[in-house]
Amino acid sequence: MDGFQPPGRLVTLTDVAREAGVGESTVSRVLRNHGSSSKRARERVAEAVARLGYVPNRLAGSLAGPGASAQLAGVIVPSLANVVFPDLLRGLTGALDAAGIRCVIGVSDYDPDREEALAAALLSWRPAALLLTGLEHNPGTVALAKAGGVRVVEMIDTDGAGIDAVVGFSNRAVGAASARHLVARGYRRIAYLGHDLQVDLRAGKRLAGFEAALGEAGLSLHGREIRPGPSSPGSGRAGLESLLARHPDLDAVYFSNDDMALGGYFACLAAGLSVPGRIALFGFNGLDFAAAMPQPLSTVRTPRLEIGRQAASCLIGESPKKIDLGFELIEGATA
Amino acid sequence: MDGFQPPGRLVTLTDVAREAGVGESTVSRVLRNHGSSSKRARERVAEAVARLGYVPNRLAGSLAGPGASAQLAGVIVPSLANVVFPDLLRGLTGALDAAGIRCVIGVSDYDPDREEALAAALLSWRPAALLLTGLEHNPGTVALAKAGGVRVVEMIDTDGAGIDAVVGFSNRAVGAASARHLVARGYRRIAYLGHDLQVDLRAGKRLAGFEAALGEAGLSLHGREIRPGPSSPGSGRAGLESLLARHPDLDAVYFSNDDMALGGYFACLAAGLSVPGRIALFGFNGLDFAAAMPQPLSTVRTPRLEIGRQAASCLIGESPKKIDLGFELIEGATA
DNA sequence: GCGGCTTTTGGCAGCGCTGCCAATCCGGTT
DNA sequence: AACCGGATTGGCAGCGCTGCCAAAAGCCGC
Repeated sequence: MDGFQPPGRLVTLTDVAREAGVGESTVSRVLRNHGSSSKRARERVAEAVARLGYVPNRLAGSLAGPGASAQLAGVIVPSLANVVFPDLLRGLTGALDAAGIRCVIGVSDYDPDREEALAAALLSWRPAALLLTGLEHNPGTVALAKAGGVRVVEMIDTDGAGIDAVVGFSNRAVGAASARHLVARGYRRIAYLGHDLQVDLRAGKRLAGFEAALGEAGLSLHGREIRPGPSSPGSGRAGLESLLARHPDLDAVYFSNDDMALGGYFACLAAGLSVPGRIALFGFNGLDFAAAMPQPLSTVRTPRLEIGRQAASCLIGESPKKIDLGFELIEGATA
Repeated sequence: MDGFQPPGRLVTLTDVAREAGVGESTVSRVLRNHGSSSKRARERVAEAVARLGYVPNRLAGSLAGPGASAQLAGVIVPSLANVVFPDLLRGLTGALDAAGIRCVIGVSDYDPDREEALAAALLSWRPAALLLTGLEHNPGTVALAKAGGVRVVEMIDTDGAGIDAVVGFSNRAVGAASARHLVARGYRRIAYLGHDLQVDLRAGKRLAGFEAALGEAGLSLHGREIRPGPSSPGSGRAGLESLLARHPDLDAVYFSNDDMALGGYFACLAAGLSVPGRIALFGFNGLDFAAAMPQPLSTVRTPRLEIGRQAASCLIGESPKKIDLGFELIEGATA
């Protein structure tokens, strides 16, 4: 248990074999519980492992094993600042843990070039799979993914063609459903308040779906505000204030997500505007706080954790190429 | 660039060497920009790499290199549901990225046994470092970390002794500062509202510091409510409602974090209680939304990103054993 | 046009592990 | 007592790469 060794050389399987008085292959078999071994061998190996404090070297194991590694998954997310992606990771790690697969992560900052560089970097660890966010990638990223000999799972978005497996929901459909809800509730002068669309392509798809559905109802966007930088309550608050200054008559706002919507709600509280009487608010994501608000936020709950879990199952077992997990429109009290 | 190879065997360095008409070592040197090489060799290798779509195998590289790997960092966080940890990861990955080090993550769910198992699992990838959260671990975890031949960095908490490097701030001091602030503002009947303390030891330390400072002022906690499960606005809202039912006379509440405080604020809004007139609210973390609230939340801003960055620098360069990054008390409008 | 020097190069061992295969062991048979 | 089939075992090659070292090539001035 103490395993004092000259730092620099760690205990190896060979050490364990010598200590246990058995061959290397026997130790290997016992440790992986693979092939047959006698009770005696198992005991001696277990003792030696404990005595020496042996930690197997998976680098070597994966190298020697068939088809390189299979115990790492490379995950690239655009950001960690938006709760969505930690939630995704949460679902992933939770489900992958049981299978002994670890996630190596990369954060692309919504930059396709960075994503490509990260894909190459992660692929160099010979992961069992590469998990990407969204369907839009550099050609180079796609080439890497295809040539890499790994499974590829694209998460979150189902609006388009994937490289291999795709798990998510339709952002366009979310936008459309949100618009229909607002229209059905009688709102007519509806604005959009979002963060940078160039950067968050999924938000752009939601907006496209939203505008399309608005169009079907004979309406169009009554103002729009795109805030630079990432989404945040602060940005949502400032955005709504600016939007109202320009379009004092609007009666509803569709936000790029709940964080922005929360900021909008705060703006209304601060300005004494009644919600949804004077102005209705509609978000996206269905975050925890939405339900705790004095007036529960009207929003769309996305299956973020479930996407992670399903993506994990794409690596472990076989599963369909494209999984649409849908979404749920939450009729809160703000729209 | 297309690199069509029979799936199952990926392009190896040997293939590149053959294609480029040079020796393996030359390819290796060129690729790592290590040692000297002629311009001609560099060009031929670059061409061959591009033509074959070669992606180096770091598994093999790390195994062959000195002292095993040095390009992976094992990170264990207790949760991904609390913004704090994604923020930590954000700081980490951001700073480690430049050095080409990738993070392999593990989520312990606040369970020390799980943490130990994860430590062993991560160590088996022979990372350059093991990054843990907090200072409290199983003896087995500590033994692994010490014997693992890796740098160990414990993040977030500085109240206690670390295994190796420690980066964070004093949670006790945060609690004490929060208490002093409330006392100085004239609040006397102060309650605590938190989530499971057994599980979140740092929250426990804050509370201990809070109570100690209250004691110095001749006060003690006027009620406390510990909610089961993780912190969330929903939990904070329900908690404050229950707390007020039991202690209708309290004039301030110290929350285990901003999420809980946000829920408390919502409870006040819903019940029509003026903040801070009727009841003052004080949070912890300084999250984005705190500043966007109609009345900015009084809270303590913690250097989460910076902790991640400093932790990263502990792996890259040399740095002091213990880094206390402090915190900032934000005098909002709610306390 | 030849030493003496530096720069560049390739061969090969070996990192720690696994898969393969032949050797050994065991218990029961004939 | 010699024999047999299956269970168990150990030796060893090799996964893809890097470090070491000696060999080869280039370069200088005389």
